[in-house]
Amino acid sequence: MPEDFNQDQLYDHARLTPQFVLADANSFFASCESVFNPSLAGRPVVVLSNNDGCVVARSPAAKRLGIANGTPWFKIREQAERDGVVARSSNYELYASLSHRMMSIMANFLPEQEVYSIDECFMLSLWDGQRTQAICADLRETVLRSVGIPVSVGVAPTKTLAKVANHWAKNHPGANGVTLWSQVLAQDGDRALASVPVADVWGVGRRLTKKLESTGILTALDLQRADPTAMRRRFSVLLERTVLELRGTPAIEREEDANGGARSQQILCSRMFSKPVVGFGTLSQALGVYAQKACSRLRRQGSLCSRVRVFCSSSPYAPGQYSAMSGQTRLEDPSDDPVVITRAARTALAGRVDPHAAYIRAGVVLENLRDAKGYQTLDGLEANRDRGLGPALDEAARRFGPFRVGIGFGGVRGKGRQDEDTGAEWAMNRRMLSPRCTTRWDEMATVHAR
DNA sequence: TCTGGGGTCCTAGGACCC
DNA sequence: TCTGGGGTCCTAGGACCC
Repeated sequence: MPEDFNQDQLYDHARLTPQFVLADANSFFASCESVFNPSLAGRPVVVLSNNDGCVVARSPAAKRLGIANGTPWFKIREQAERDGVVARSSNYELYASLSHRMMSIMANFLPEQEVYSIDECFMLSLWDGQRTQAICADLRETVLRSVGIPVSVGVAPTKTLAKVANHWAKNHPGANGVTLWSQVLAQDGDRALASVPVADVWGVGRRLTKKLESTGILTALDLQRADPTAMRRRFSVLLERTVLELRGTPAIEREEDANGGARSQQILCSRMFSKPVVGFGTLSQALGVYAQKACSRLRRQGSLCSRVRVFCSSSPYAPGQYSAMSGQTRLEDPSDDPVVITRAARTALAGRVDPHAAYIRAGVVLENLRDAKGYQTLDGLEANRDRGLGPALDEAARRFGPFRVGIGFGGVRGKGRQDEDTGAEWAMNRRMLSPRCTTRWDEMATVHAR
């Protein structure tokens, strides 16, 4: 709360409509890369997905070179290197740590923070426009100064409009990173929404864009003017909500903080392999490792699961036969025990593997989650609850790093800095990984004073 | 040679029950 | 035995998000 807060102001502001504030980092992954490497500032930087597959983030200079998100790195690598582009493997450990710092700072400025993704959060403001503007500008300055990450802020009466405002802040340098939708409306009126393509509206993806365009809805303004009930009948209740939101009526509820350690409804761990995998044996090793990663997330959020699903597939790009399988095991008694869950993953896989297929991707999904605290079985029926091994593995991972100890292939050590992985042939490549300055003692940043 | 990972919600259809 | 309607639960698949 601001220092000069007093009761009269509260009374006054209670009559104002609460405004959603969306703070979103600019080119988050790319910005993280330059926090501890200032020589990257202003240069074209791209961050690649696992296995150094495709581009998932670009610095502003990289965007100006016309590099699109999702482009496979191998397709643009030569040209990019000629253009002086710096490529980095994704360093989620570093990004998660900087995200944490950024979120906790922002939570000091406005209430009701909802962490929506690794780089953005919603908050609420009950202040008037001028005051909100000042708070948001201060928030932005503080995050930039103390974490080194530039954020943009959009303010509006609904989440969907806050997204639009945020986009506006990013694309209009005059906004200085903060846009109040009410001010845009006052200045530009309907022209503002008319300038937003319908594809850029939150909740409208590629498929929906095509269908909407074919019915003459091309801009956010067209969508706002469409009949909500008709949109529901023709498309879905989701699009109806979007229309309402564009009209200024909040229709999207608060998601229960997925990232704040709270509940989620499923936990998924999947990877592309660095090279194709054939046969049950190797596949089962990989799925065992993923099952343990997923299980450790399950314990961290204090849940039990009662269904374990596994899946794997061959490359959809390879000519010839595409092969995919999935299988599941139900647990009679909900569990968070890594032995039970790893074994269940193996059971789900058994008998379903095409012995000739070259699988390039596999994963484990934990489903039917429930709160561990609230769940009790009858005495003598707790076969699936081992309260010792899981926590011991968690502690070993915390003290000595991931997978120093594990079940089956999960305990086999990798080489060098790939230590998050098993060192197996199929483990992912990350050849251009930056130091994990904030989470590893031996990778801390070095600063020279001259 | 080389194309990410982790989620959510909605809908339709089938099985089953009364 | 035959018939129909309504309800619930589950699952698979599609679409979307970052």
